[in-house]
Amino acid sequence: MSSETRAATGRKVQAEATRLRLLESALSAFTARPYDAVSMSDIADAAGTAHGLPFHYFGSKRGLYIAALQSAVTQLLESHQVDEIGTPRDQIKAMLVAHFTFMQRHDALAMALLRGGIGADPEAWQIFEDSRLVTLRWMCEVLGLDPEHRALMIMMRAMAGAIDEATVQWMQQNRTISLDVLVDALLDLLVSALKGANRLDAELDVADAVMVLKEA
Amino acid sequence: MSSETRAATGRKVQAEATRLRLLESALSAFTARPYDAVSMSDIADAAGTAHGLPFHYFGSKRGLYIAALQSAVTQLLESHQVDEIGTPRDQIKAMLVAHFTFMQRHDALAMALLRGGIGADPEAWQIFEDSRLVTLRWMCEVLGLDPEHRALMIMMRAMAGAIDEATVQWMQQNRTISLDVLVDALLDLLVSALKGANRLDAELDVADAVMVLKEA
Amino acid sequence: MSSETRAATGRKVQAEATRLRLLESALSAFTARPYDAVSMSDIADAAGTAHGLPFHYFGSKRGLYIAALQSAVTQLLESHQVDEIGTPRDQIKAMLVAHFTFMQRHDALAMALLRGGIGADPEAWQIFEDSRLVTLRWMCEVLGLDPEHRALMIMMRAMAGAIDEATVQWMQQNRTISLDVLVDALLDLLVSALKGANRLDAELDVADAVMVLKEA
Amino acid sequence: MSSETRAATGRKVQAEATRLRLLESALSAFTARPYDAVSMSDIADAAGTAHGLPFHYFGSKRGLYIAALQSAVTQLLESHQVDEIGTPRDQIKAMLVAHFTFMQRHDALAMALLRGGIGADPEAWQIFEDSRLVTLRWMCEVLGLDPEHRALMIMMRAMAGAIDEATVQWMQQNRTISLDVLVDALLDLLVSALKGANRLDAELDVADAVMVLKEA
DNA sequence: TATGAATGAGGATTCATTCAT
DNA sequence: TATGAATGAATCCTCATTCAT
Repeated sequence: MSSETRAATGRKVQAEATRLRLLESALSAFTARPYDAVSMSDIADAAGTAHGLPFHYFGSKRGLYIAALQSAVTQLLESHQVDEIGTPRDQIKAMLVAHFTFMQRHDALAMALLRGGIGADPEAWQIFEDSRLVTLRWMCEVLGLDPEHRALMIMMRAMAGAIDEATVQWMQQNRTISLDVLVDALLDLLVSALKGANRLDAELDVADAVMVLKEA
Repeated sequence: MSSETRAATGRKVQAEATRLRLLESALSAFTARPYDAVSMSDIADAAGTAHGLPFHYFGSKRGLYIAALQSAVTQLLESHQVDEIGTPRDQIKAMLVAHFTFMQRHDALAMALLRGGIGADPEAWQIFEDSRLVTLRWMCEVLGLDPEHRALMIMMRAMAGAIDEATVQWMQQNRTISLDVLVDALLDLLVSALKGANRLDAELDVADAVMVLKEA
Repeated sequence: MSSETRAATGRKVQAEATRLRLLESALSAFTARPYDAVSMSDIADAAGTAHGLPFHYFGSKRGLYIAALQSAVTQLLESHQVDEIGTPRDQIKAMLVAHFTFMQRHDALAMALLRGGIGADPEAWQIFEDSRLVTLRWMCEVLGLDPEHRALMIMMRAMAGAIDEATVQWMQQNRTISLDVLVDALLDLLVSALKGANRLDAELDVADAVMVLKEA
Repeated sequence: MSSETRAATGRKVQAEATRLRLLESALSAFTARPYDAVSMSDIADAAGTAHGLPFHYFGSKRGLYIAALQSAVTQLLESHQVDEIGTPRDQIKAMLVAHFTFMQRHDALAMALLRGGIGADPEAWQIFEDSRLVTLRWMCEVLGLDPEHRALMIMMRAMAGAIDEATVQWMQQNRTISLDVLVDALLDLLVSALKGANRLDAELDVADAVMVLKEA
C-alpha cells in the first residue's frame, strides 16, 4: 500500500469518524429536546466541528434529523436479534427482554421513541412505525400467523402499545419489578390479545399460536 | 337595563366569542402541526383577529398552547362521563365506547393526543398524562382496586397503551371492525392485565375485579 | 373627526412614510450595487428601521427589489409626459429632452437602468422592457405608425438602443454637448431608422411619418 | 523522449484540457445566471472536477469570472476579423455580418453580453466596454476618422447601441428578417449618425466617410 | 377590547476559501 | 495536478412580543 493510499484512507477514516460524531450529537440533542429547540450550531458545537459541517454531510437540518432517527431505529432493531433456537415462546421472550434491556440502556432515546417525541413530522413517524411493524411481523412469523390479517393486526398493535407503556412505567419505577415476571405477564397478555383477535374474526385460527405461547 | 349596560354586556359576549375562536384556531393549528411550526399570526389569521390579540387574552404563545391543550383534554374527560348505573363492566364498557366515539368525532385532535404529537414539552405532556391518570383511577375505583399499587399501575398503564393503539388502528381501518366486539376484546385484555398484576405481586387481590369483569 | 380616527390616520400616515423611506433606501442601494451585494440590513439601516420591517412591508428581498424597480420605472415614465400640443416632431423632441433631463437628475438610477445593471433577473428585466415598450409605442402613435409591425419594431428598438447609449455618453461628457442639437441629431437618426424599416419591408409606409419629422 | 517526459507532457495536456473545461463551465454558468447566483461548486461539478480545483487554476471566484469574460470577449473580437480587401463599406458590412452570425451562434453568451447581464461590476464592465471600443476604433480607422473626437464618439456609441438592440431583436425574431438588408439599413443609419456628428461639431469633416459608405 | 406597526433576537443555509493528503 | 473535508463569515427570513393608538 503506497503512502498516498494510506494517507487518503486515513482521511476517509477521519471523515467517517466526524460524520459519526455528528450523528451521535444529533441523536442526543433530538432525544433531549424537540426538533425546533435544537439548533444546528448546538449539534456542531457538541461534535466539535464548524457550523457548516453538518450541512456538508447531511444537507439540511432535516436530513440530519432523519439520518439520526434512522440510526437509532436501526440500533433498536439490531438489539432485537435473538437466537433462532428454542420454542416460539422462548424466542419472543428473549426478544422482549432484549428490548427492555436496550431501552434501559438508552433511556433518553427510549423515552423519545416510546413517546413519539422524536417524531413530530410524518416522515419521522413513518420511520418509527416501520420499525414497529418489523417487530410485529417477526412475532407473527414466529407464531405462524399472517401479519396482514386486519383483526390480528389491531390486536397486535394494541399489544405493541401495551409493551411500550409497560416499558416506560418499568423504567420510571427503576426496575423494581422483576423483568422476567413482567415479560411473562406480557406474554399472557399476548395470549389474550390473540384470543381477542379470534373474537373479532372467527375465521382467524389462533389455536396453534396460543398453544406454543403457553408456559411449559 | 340601560343601553350602556346592554352595550357593555354585548361587548363582553363578543369578547368571549373572540376568545373562543382563538382557542379553537389554536387547537386546530397545534393538532395539525408541531408547536414551533405554528405561528401566532397563523392562529390570529385563522380566527380573523389582529396579531396582537392572542397576547391580550393568553399572554404568550405558550399560554395559548397550554390553554388549548387543557380545553381539549377537558372535552375528552367530559366525554367519558357515563351513567353510574349498571355493573362495573357495563360502566367501563360504556366509557370505552364513549372514548372511541369521541376520538372518531375529532380525529385530528385524536391523532395528536394519542401520538403525543401535541405534547412536545414536559408541561404539556403532564396535562395529557393527568387526564390518562384520571381515567385509570376511575377504572380502579369502579373495580374496587387501589390505584396507587405499583404492580397494578404498570399493568393498567399497559392497558392504556393498548387502548390508545387500538383506537388509532380502529380509526385507520375506518371502523370496519365492530366497536362492540372490539371493546369486549379489550375488556378480556383487561382481565389478563389484572391477572398479570397479581403475578407481579401475589399480595394484590384481583379476584373480585376479575369476577365483575366477566361477561354475563 | 374623532380623536381616535385622527390618531389612527396619523399612524397610517406614519406607516406610509416609513414604507416610502424603505423604498427609497432600497432604490438607492440597488442602483449603487448589484442585487446580491445589497443586504436587507443595509436598506433597513439606511431607512432607520429595524431589520425585520422591510419584510413586514415587502415580504422578501425580492419583493422589495421589484417594488423599488417598479417605482423607479414609474417615475421615469411620468417624466416623459409632455403637452399634447405642437407637431409630432415637437412632442417627441420634448419627450426626449425630458428623458435626458430626468436621467441627468438621477444619475445613479440612470446608469443602472440604462446598463441593465439593475435587472439581473428576468422579471426585473421585463419591468424595464415594458417601460421601454410604452415609450416606443407612444412614439409610434404620435407618428401614426403601427407599433406591432416587425420591421418597424426592430428599427425602433435600434433607435432606443441609440438613445440609451447617447444618454450615457452625454452624461459622461458632462453635457458639454448641447442637448438641443443632440436631440435634433437623434431625430434625424430616427428618420433614417424609419427609412430603414421601409427598406426591410417595402409595404410599410413611412412617408407621412418622415414628413412630419422634418424640421420646419 | 523518455517515458517520464512523455508522461509529464501528457499530464500537461491533460491539465490544460481541465483548465479549459473549467473556463467553459464558468462561461456557461455566468451567462446563464448572475454572478452571485453561480457557485464555484456549480462550476466544478459541471466541469467534473473537485471543488478545490478552480481555485488552483484561477485563484478566486473573481479570477475565474474575469478569465471567463476575457475569453468570451476575445472570441467575439476574433470573429470580427475580416479580409482587408474591398471598400470600407464592404469591410464594415462584412464585420457586421460576422458579428450577427457570431451572436446567433452563441445566443446565451450574446444575450448576456448585449444586455450587460454578465457585467455586474466595474472591472467586468470595463472589459466589455474595451471590446466595444476596439470595434468602434476599427470602424473609425477604416473610415479615416479620428476616434478621439467627442462629437463623433457620442454618435458612434449611439450606433453601437443601435446595433446591439438590433441584434437582440433580430435574434428574438428568429432571423425572419434578411440579415443582408438589415445590415444595409444599419449602414444607412451610420451615415445619418456621421452627419449628426457633423451637426454637433461643424468642424468635424465627415464628407469622405459618408461618400465611401454610399452603396455602389 | 382591538389593531397592526415596529422591534430584534435567533437560526438555517450557502459558499468562497484553505489545506492536508 | 487533484481531491474533498473542514471552516466560518454572511445574510435572509421568521416570529414572539411590545405598544401607541
